[in-house]
Amino acid sequence: MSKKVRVRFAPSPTGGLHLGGVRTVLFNYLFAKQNGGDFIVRIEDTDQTRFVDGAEDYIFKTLEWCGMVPDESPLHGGPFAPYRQSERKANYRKFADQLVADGFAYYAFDTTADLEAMRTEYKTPENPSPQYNHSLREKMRNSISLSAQEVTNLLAAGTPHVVRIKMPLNDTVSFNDMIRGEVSFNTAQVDDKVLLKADGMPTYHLAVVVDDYQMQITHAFRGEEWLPSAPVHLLLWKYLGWEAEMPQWAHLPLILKPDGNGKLSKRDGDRLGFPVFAMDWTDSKTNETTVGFKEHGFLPAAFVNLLAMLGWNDGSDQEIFTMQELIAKFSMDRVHKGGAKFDYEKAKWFNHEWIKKTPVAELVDHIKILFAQKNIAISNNDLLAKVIELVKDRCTVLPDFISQSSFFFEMPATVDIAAVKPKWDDKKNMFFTELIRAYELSNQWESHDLEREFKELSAANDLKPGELMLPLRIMLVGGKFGPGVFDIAALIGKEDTCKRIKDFLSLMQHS
RNA sequence: GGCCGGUUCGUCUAUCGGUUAGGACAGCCCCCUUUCACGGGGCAAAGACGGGUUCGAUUCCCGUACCGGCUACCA
Repeated sequence: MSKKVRVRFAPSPTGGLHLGGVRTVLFNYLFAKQNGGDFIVRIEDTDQTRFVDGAEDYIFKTLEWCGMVPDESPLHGGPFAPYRQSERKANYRKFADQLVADGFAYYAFDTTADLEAMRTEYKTPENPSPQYNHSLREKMRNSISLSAQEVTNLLAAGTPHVVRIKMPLNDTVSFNDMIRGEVSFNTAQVDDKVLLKADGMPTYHLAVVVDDYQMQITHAFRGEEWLPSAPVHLLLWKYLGWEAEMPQWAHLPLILKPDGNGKLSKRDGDRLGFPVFAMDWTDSKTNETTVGFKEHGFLPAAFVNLLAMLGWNDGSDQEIFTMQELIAKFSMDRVHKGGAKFDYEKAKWFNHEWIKKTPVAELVDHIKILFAQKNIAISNNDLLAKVIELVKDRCTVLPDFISQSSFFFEMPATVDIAAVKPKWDDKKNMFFTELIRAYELSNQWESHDLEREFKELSAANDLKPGELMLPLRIMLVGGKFGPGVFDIAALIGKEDTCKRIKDFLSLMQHS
């Protein structure tokens, strides 16, 4: 009689979603779907000072792009609504009060200035960050140090106050992490965290416990940075009397910056020149846009794939997985403990593999949009499909299709004359003049026909085809790149092929 | 400083006590290609250190070092 699996992703709407966040979603999602469970998104917006407009919308757009649709969320609704903590505000106070009544928490009236003073006063070289804990709480202004009468008066006077957990003096709290195994803490080492803020909002610590309980979350996955506060959460589950319902925890390893150490941040992407956010994010205050994987030209399947491989593998040599395969094969006990440095080169390799793997028909729409953005109208989808088929192997990100194939749809923007000029002579000039005539008369316009005619003509002129193919490429493409020249000629057609050769010839004459 | 976590090629990783420590990305070389890629083949490259346990440790235990996270009325 195991309960239905319910997992949740609980972002705070403070900006774009980065790699680590999306990977946390992914692992949640994979685990839920594998177990036929529900994937819930809960918005943790308890800090009103950090609220950023548009961030929530961005989160849902990102999830949609990645193909991870929540079963319940503020956007999708669900039986446990509301799914925004700010809208659940009224819900938390009673639990905080209950904890106080039961002696597990207390009211604290210290002002910000009081706290600062305490930190300065007790700061020593051995203890650079003094904590509001068992040794100091008696010295502060709270319902433990103050008399019952004073507390009643302060409360009655509406004095701003917070509720803090009263950490036991010397207890051991331990739990079994799905990734790390047994982890334990001495409660003397953890401070009396604030549970309810002066504005009546819960902090993360209270909210996560209350909401996970009320939303019947069975498995709670989050980043490793939460490990130190786990004992607070564990104790809260116990103090609130919900221990039997507590979810299983898993603390995911961090994604690290590629160079040096530390966790990957948006800044690293800016600095090293690669995306860190899933999609473009524009800061509404500075109007600065941070580029995302989507806009950088990654396929969602590739993005999901590369994220999954950062800290997980199925034990085989397989690296390319579809979402369906991931759902089938994912297992929490194969998730790594250690953090992984993000390698953008490998990320591009995943995308390249996915571009090669994705059917042309699915690529057409994406690429058509990219061309439209460059003001290149594509009228012929059939031609576009053939072009994509021809160049996809050499594209690692979507915009590569533009540089690799724009010449199919318009005259080359620039022509690399310098590549041809030094070895150019009258014989070659004559050859191409004849080639135009031959091609114009040609009634076969297939790649192999064009190549045959080209070679016959070069033999007749006593020229080596090798010396002529690069010039032809430059004429048609503009540079030293692209698929086979005759494949190109075949696709751009007789008229354009001849015109480009003619144009080049006259360009040579005038330069 | 304290607490917690982590540690296999440059990077992502395989190895559930016995392997020439495997794969992938990146790098280098060769082949294919009358461009560039793709593809194929090859080279180079790793168990942080010190103790145990064991017939035998990358693997289990302890210590050290190093790295990271946390140490807010932020999440």
